[in-house]
Amino acid sequence: MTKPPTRIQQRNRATILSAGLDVFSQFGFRGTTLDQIADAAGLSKPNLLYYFPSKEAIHTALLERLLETWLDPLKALDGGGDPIKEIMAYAQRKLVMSRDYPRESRLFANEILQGAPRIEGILQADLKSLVDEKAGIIKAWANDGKIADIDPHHLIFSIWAFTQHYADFDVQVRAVLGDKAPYDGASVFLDTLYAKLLQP
Amino acid sequence: MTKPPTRIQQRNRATILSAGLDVFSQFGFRGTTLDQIADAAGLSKPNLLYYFPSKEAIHTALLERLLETWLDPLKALDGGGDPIKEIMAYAQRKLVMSRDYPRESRLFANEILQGAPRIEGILQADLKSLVDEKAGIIKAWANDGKIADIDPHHLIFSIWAFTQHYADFDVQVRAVLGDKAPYDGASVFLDTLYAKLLQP
DNA sequence: TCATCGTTTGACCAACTGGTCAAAACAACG
DNA sequence: CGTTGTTTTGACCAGTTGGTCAAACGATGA
Repeated sequence: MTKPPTRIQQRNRATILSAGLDVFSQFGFRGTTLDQIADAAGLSKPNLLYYFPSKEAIHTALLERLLETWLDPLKALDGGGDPIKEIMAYAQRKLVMSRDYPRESRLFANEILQGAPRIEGILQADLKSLVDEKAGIIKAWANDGKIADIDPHHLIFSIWAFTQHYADFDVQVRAVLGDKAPYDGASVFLDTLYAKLLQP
Repeated sequence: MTKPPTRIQQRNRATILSAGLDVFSQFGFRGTTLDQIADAAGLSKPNLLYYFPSKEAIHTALLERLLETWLDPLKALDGGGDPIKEIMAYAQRKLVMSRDYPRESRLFANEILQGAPRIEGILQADLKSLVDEKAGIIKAWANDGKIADIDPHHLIFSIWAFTQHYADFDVQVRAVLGDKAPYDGASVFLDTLYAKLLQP
C-alpha cells in the first residue's frame, strides 16, 4: 500500500522534470550534470535525489512521458476519414507539436542521435507496429487511387523530418530567417507541399 | 616560420580527428571524454594533447573542416541551369552526403541541438548569406513561372530536413523499416516529392 | 658513434562527477 | 504545546574529468 504523494511532492517532482527537460534536451544524457538540473530547478542536489533515486531515473521518467504524447498525433490518423485531409491534418498536428513542445522534440532527437540506447526496444516494438499499421492505411488509399502512389514509410519520415526540423534546428532556422517568424511560413509550405504530392 | 608537419604528425592528426568525429558525433561535446577519443584513436591521452592543445581544439578543428564540405552542395546550385533539374540535383547531392557522411551530419546536428555555441556566428554570416543568395535565384525562377510559387527558404529547409533525417535519425529509420535499405526508397521518394512540388 | 630532434608515456593534479548520510528544519495534527 | 512524519541540507566520498610535466624513447643525420 503506497501512500498518495503530498502536494509538495507533486510540485517538486514536476519542477525537477521540467528542469531536467530543459537541460537534457540541450546537452543530452551524458552532457547533463545533476548540479545543472538542481540549479535549474532551484533545489539542492541531495534534494533532487530525495525525489528521484538517480540521474538516470529523471531521464527515464521524461522519456516515458514523452513517448506517449509523441505518438498521439499519428494514432489519430483515421483510416475512415478523407485521405488527403487526414494526412495533411497529421502533418499540421506534428508542426504544432514542434512549435509548442520544442524541448520534448530536442530530448527525443538527442536520444536518437546517441543511438537510442534507452528506447531502442520501444522503437522496434511500439513505434514500428504503429507506423506499419498507418502505412498500411496509406498504402490502401494509394491502391484505391485516392492519393498519389508514394511509399508510405518515406512519406511519414518526410513529415517527421520537416516538422521536427523547426524545433531541433531552431538556432539554424532563426539564423537564416533573421527575425521572420518561422512557423507561419512553414505551415503554408507544408500545406502546399503535401497537397501537390498527394494529388493522384 | 612554421615547420612543415612530419608524416607521423599527418597520420596521427588524421587518426585523432577521425576518432573524435566518431565520439563527438555520438555524444556531443560535453558528453565526450578525452579518454574515449584516445581509446578510439589507439593513442594515450597525453599523446592526444601533444597533437591538439585541448578537447575543444579537436572539436573546433572538426567543425571547421565540416562546414566547408557541408555547404558545397548548395554552392553548386547554378542559377544558369534548368530550374527543376538544379533543385532536384541539389536534393540528391544532399541525400548522398547523408548516406556517405553520417558522422559529419550527426556532429552538425549535435552542435545545432546544443544551441550552436561554437558556430552561431558563422551561421548568421556565411550560411545566411549563402542561403539568401540561392533563395533569391529560386525566387526569380518562381517569378518567371519556371517553377511553382513556393517560399524558397522553406523549400531549402525541407531539403535539409528530409535528407539529414536519414543520417541523424538512422536508428529510428532502421527500427521502422526493419532490414529494408533506406536510401534507395528515399531517393525515389525525394524525386517524386520535388518533381510534383516544383511543377508550375 | 653521438647529438638532436620529434614522439610517447607514467605519474600526477585540481576540479568536478553522481551519489550517500546523519542531522537539522519544517509541517501537520492531536 | 509536543510528537510524528516529511522535507531540506552541509559535509562528505570514491571515481572520473581535462590537462600538466619531466623523463624516457625513437628516428635521423653528421
